[in-house]
Amino acid sequence: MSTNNGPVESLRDRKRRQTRERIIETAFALFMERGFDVVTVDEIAQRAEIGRTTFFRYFGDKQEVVFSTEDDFLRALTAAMHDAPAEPLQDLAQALATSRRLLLAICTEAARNPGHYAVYHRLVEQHPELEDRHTRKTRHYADLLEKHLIDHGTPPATAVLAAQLTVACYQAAWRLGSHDATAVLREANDAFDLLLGATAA
Amino acid sequence: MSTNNGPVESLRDRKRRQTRERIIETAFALFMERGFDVVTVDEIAQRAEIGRTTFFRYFGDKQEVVFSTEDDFLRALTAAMHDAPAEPLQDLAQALATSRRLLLAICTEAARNPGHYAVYHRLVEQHPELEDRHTRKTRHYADLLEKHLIDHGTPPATAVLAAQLTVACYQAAWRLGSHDATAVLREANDAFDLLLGATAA
DNA sequence: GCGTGTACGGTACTGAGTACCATTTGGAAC
DNA sequence: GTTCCAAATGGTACTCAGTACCGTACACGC
Repeated sequence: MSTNNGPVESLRDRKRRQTRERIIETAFALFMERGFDVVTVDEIAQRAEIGRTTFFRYFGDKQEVVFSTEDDFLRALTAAMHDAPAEPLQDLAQALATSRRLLLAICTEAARNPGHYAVYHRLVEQHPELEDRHTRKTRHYADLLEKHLIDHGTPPATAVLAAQLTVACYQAAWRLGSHDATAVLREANDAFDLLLGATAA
Repeated sequence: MSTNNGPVESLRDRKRRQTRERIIETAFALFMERGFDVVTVDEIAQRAEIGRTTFFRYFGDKQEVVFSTEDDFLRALTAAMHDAPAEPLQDLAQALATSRRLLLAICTEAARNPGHYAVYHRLVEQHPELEDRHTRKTRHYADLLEKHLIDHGTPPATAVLAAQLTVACYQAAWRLGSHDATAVLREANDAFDLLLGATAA
């Protein structure tokens, strides 16, 4: 996937990427070992062999390390949006069909790294403050979804609801398919079936 | 509503309630005036004429002041749950009908104090960290909803989805009916109509 | 090699939240 | 009213997250 990163990777870029990865690995190890809240930034910095200041140059705050894979998901989403067929998106059912496909693109991306997802899931469910931040991410996806729908002709009220319903399916899947990215993907599909099955009945 | 609070209100209880209210009023005034993040707890404590320590005795953290009306909503929800008719709750449509009624009970409670709601809405939408916490509240409601459904015979997967869909309708309403509690109540109703309308079609 | 900009580490600061202290004060029993 | 007790309070001191600033080292382009 990311074997071709721009022109060439300079020494500086490589070092930067390496320290970033070292921070992430160190932090995740410590968080899983002893819990997010009791691990201090100082500790992470020491073990990763960097200064405290440097940590905050790479990540805005302590929580941000946990959400470091965010960019991959956003890339997957925007790619899926770009590939989306230009179909009519007037009513709720049509809007849901599209946003379903977009959500599944994100889940599929998550399933590409099941180990990381499992750890992430565990951390988030054990720490309310991380769960808060996790739902902020989800809100952001909803915003992007909503915008995409509106840009393709969906009436605002319908688009807002469709985006939120999609998030609802994801949240349900998150609760039901814990720790396992593939299970979450399947549960999200089931949730949509259940939701749309009610539509068909 | 709350004219009969237990046996009798002692002097101690009255003083406690008064300081609590003084803290809330002071904090909201300062937050609205200058923004949540730049107001310090020291400042709130000084203006409310209490010690910094006392502030944290009344509220676990600075954010908690913003969500001080939480208890009223929870009371309204549990009351509505208790009053709910014992109807069959097997399929998604039935579960949604019930959770719709419960959600509207909460919104109605919120509409009883429109001024506060408007300020609350404004604060939350202007500060991501408060929005994080706001959705934590919403998650909590979803949990209660889900439990209620399961306790009344709804299959777990259906209950989880129904609870999340209800939250979705609320979130859509929150976005569409900004600042105005009555408008949010109406939008939540509309969202359910749209959702169930797709069901009927 | 030689400037230049970027990354880095260190110090010092503010503010949130916690732990512990002594003091005050309301309530109750006599 | 006095006495005793528990609850409420205010203050001090601490840890840690996050920010601002400064001097230094190093990769890069020439």
